[in-house]
Amino acid sequence: MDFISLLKSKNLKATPQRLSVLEVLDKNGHPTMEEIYEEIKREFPSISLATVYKNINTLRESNTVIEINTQNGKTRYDIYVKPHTHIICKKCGSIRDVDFLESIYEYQEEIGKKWNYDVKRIDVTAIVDNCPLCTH
Amino acid sequence: MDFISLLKSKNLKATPQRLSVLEVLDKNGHPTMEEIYEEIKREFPSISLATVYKNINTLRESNTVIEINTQNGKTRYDIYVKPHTHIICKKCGSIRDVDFLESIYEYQEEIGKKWNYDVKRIDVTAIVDNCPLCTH
DNA sequence: CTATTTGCAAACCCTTTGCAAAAAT
DNA sequence: ATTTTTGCAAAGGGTTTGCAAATAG
Repeated sequence: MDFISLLKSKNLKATPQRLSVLEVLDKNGHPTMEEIYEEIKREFPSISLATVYKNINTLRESNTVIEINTQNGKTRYDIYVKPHTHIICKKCGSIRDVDFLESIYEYQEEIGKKWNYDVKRIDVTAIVDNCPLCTH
Repeated sequence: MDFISLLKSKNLKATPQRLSVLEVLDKNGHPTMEEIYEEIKREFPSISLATVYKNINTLRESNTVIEINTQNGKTRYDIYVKPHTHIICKKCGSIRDVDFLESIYEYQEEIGKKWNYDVKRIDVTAIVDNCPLCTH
């Protein structure tokens, strides 16, 4: 994916910091704000946490990034390219992506039609109490 | 619904403060922490915000209450009696409850079986950019 | 009687803000 | 040249904590 064109299409300037944020989100699965910051600092030591926050917020406003509430207090972030289901572990807060089954799009349409909303996207989250990643 | 038995069944003490929290959640639709606090203070002036926080957290741990992230920064709470879809307006943060269609339970089962998780619940949220409640 | 819960205030995050300098288009 | 973005440090706001007193079972 070409992030520079992506940003251009959203009328956002393609600064190195902003591109780094997108790259980290693309590589790492669902990082927290701190994780994004720490990762970028490795090759870009002068970046500030505030810049990461500002970029994430800008990208969220343009529907490029979504926020995921992990049910264990930590907020994580994800590039929003194509809709998918999140499986979130309530204990350790880990997130796993799973493809949407086709039927969910029908559900989305049905809900929108029935209640007369223009549904921009649908978030489907499966909550589990335990997962293979829990180490305690 | 009998909140006292509900709490007993979860091994939680039925204090007046805790019962108030459940009643406010039951009456008001998706209040914020502050709204719960302000509401309870009207008939229970000595309650502290910390107590509301502690109770909400305890009730969340016992799967009696769920947290809803409204996409506009505010966190709201809901009694979890029966699963339903939330329609959340990104602009004003309002939440509307809509019954689940039967098909979603099949979806939940399918996801659990396919990826081998014991899915405790499924959250389905439809995100809209605008709604009739938006007043600006 | 024992374990849990309450209330208070302080501590503790995480997130946002203001502003001048730097960078992007 | 204009507008956006950056980085810093400070402010802000929501949430948690510790502890002694009160309460529930």
